[in-house]
Amino acid sequence: MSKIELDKTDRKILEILQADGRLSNQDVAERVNLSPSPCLRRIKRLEEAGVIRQYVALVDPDKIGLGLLAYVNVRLEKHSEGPANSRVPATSPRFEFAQAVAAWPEVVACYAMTGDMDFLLRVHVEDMDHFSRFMMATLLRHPSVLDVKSSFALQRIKETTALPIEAPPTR
Amino acid sequence: MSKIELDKTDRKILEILQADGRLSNQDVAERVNLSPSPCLRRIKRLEEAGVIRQYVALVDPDKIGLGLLAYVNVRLEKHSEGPANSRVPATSPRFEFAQAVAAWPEVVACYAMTGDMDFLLRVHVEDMDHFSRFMMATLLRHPSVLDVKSSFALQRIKETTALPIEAPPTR
DNA sequence: CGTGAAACATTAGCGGC
DNA sequence: GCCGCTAATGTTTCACG
Repeated sequence: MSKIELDKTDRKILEILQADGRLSNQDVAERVNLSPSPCLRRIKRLEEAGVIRQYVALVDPDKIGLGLLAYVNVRLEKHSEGPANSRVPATSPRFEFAQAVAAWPEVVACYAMTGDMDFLLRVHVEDMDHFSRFMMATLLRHPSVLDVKSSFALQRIKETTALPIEAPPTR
Repeated sequence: MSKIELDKTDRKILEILQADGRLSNQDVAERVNLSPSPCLRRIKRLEEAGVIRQYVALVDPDKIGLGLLAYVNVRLEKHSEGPANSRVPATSPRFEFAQAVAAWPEVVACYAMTGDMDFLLRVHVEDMDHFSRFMMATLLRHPSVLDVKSSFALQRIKETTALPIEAPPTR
């Protein structure tokens, strides 16, 4: 969970694999001026430490018919609202909402946020029709949801999964 | 740019590679009940069609000291503001801003959005101090920027790069 | 779509700096 | 401690049936 010591070579490996996760160990080794075995040892260490969380293929949403990207701000009701005379305390709206979100495939990301909105959702759908159905039939139906505010991406200016690797802490 | 015909097997391949981009072709073949060669041909086709855009390693931001995730709404000034007597027409603030964003490593995503904010930025930084420096020294200094509104992620409820693969259009 | 063979990559053990 | 060699094993890839 805590931070890991990363030297210059580790950082370079991370940069390389963030840009191309399928490079062979040999290729990575070459680019960091190492032979394959120490390079592999480093990569394994980064994987086991959880610095590299996962390798994935990135799919183009437009190519699979998901032409609309929306960000939805969601505000939840304030109070636990079990049936008025229920003996069992209702679980919190936040928790129930989080559970629900996990099951909605259109929602690819959800964060609890500071500010006047409780949650920010990133939603991939086919088109406005699909979005509208998702809102009416799913999101707005959820009992924890008080109100929502949606914005739609008109243009992707920049989009990368590669995190900026900080410069070595000059010590 | 257009959509590609994807059968059930193609969709399954995409699901598998979105979950693990380093699976060997052999493993993928096994899971879709194909032998390696036709499976590889399908994957190659998906790559060449741009359906699979990239393979990447996902790095845990906390593990490399990027503990703070912010979403920043940016509003740009309305008018092209070249020097009053310039002969050369100023390029649009939107374009200049887009150019600048590309060069800021803290900004990992930027979308032009509908609504009263022009752009939505996803920003990864170390801490509030770093964020504050980024705002003062970089974002707010940019001539196109009129005002900004920031929110910070308190909790990651859900976060995946895997897009929902739609069910086959039952035809 | 499947088979097989050559080329290539991964990985563990060991010796050296 | 961290590097690099070697050699066995496993994988990718492509021509062909």
